[in-house]
Amino acid sequence: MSPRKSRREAILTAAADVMREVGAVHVTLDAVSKRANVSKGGLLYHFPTKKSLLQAMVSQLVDTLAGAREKEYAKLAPGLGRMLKAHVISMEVIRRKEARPIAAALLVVGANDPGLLGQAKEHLEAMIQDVESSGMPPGFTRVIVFAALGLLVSEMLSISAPTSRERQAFFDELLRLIDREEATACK
Amino acid sequence: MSPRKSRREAILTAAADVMREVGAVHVTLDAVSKRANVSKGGLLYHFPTKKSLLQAMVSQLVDTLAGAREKEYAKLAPGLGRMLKAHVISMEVIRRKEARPIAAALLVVGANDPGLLGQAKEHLEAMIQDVESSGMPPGFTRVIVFAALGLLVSEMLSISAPTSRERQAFFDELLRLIDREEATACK
DNA sequence: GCTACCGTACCGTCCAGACGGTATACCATT
DNA sequence: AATGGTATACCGTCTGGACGGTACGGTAGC
Repeated sequence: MSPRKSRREAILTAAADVMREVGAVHVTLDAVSKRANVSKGGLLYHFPTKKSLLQAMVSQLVDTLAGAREKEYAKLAPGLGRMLKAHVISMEVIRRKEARPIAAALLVVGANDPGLLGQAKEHLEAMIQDVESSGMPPGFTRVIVFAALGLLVSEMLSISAPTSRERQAFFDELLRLIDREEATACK
Repeated sequence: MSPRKSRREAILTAAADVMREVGAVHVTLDAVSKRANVSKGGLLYHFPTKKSLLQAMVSQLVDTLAGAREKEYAKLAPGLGRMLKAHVISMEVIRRKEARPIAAALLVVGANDPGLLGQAKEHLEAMIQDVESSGMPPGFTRVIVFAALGLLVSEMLSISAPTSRERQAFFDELLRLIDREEATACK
């Protein structure tokens, strides 16, 4: 019974699943361990405190996002909107295959101990600064970044449930806006 | 000692304050009652269950938002982007003067009992449908709506803390995008 | 036989909610 | 004008259960 995914990963995933199903408040050690088919003792072996579990969720969030963005960035042609496009695409890619741990982490950690999101904050701010300093007009970058984030959060909170067609239109629109902005700024 | 704000309102505000300060998980009846300078019994007089408190938060959220949007809508000239602009402006107006109960409600309720956000979901979806059916290209509407939402949530989760200048640029950019889209679509 | 891993049993604390009580105010009788 | 009755608004305590965390005893592979 060698698990393809490590126990650790399974627990992280389970935490995200619990969050989606019953809300961040009910992400308790008992609930997560049951969902991951691990005893509570087993869970506490990997994450000695709840805080450490939350921190791991944030780290996973930041690492996954940064990794995916770097990968997409490499594929794109140079240009003013390169980084922003990489961000949007990586958000969408992640959302498709493993969105669960991503936005879920934000909401669970934010609900439990907002201070632990510092890492995510720095990550986000750094990227925004990076893009803006490269010449994107102020404000525009945040519009794109927050739009992508808003969709994820909305889906997590079930205040929006777009069809895949609608989501595709949303995604295409983001890229289109970046292209257009790029063209305007460069002329 | 006649309270200018009713006890009920004070409790709702206190709930939002607790959320901002220590996270949605710690929005307990005890914490809220203490914050509102009301005994627990007093709180339970106004909101017999925690669920009823959460529902009141959602209703307040939806009502406030809908009211503000209607007000802004009346002020704007007719056009394709009228409703969307009204939405963006009302979000910003509300954020300035009383954002606390707004986004806080989303996160607290979402964390406790996601199902209770149904009212907010319908409200949001109805508005999106309304705008899109009036001729805005698919996707664009959601970009604007989610961007505005994303900023609010980000601020609540402290993963973003834009300066007032940055926020103004963001806000102006949203309106600019709507104008440009309107011009493009009408030509 | 050591380490990594997992399970069971338990403890102190905090939570939602129930409950009984108090104070005021506004009536209708008397 | 004193009486009793009823409704509103609020307070403080109590309880059963759920929570995070600890203690400790296993077991499988190296």
